[in-house]
Amino acid sequence: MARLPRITLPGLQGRRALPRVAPNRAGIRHPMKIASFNINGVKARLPALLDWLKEAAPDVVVLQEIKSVDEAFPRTEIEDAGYQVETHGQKSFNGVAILSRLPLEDVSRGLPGDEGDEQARWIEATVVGREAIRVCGLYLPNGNPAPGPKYDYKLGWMERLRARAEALIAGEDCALLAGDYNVIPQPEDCHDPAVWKDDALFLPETRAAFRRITNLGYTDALRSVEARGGIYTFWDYQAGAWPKDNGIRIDHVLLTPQAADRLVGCGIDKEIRGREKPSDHVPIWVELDL
DNA sequence: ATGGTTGTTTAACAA
Repeated sequence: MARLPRITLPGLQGRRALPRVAPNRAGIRHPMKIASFNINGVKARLPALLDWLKEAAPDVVVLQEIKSVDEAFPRTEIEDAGYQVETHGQKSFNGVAILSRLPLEDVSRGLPGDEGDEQARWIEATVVGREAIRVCGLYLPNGNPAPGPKYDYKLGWMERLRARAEALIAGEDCALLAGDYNVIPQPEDCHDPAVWKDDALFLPETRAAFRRITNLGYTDALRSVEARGGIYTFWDYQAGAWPKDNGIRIDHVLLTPQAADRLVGCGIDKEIRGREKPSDHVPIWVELDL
């Protein structure tokens, strides 16, 4: 089995002493590893997904762009790998899922705030480890072209996300919001900011909406361990973006204060972007002392 | 400036 190199993040060098310990009597390992991965089509990516699950061994995964209805999701193969599967799919586009080795409770599908929203972009569940955490998986709208109706939908969706995020803060919940945000938070989160100037992923209004969420009290996990930027989670298939390292950081894990207090590790599995038939995104993960 | 790619689905659309 290939080994995934662990990217060294300077901000965590002093905090990596916590060992990965053997399972306790309840069979629960710690720290708990939670990952997010936009797989860009679960059927096309199933072998790559199963390989990565074995190598990275996350306890919980939120997936985006499964591009599958629930009935066509390769549930059995993933259950055989040891994961409970909860999906929220639709035909052809979008679609999210949660995979978990630990029990899931109170699964909820769809972002509140618009009963007429047909797009499958939100799923949340409580993961019961030594301590529980509310895990929210999201696929935020791309929004291009901007301006236009797609951009209006993106901004409306972000306001609904802000409202849900605010409720988790108000409840003092141990929770995280993980997924493909389609937001480049800062210029240092892309290879060439000038290229993205008028793009829905980087427009000032997009970044302001993202800040309204983080400023509620969330920790951007990867930013918190590597503030300098230059770490990306997406490289376009086109124009040799990967070999040129022309990437952007748009997959994020945001932690409530109660979750951020438990953060002991964070990184991306960059190496898999160079494999056969890769997704255009790579996984991002956190380790929490839960 | 344009085109370059991939997945779903089979002509475009979304990204």
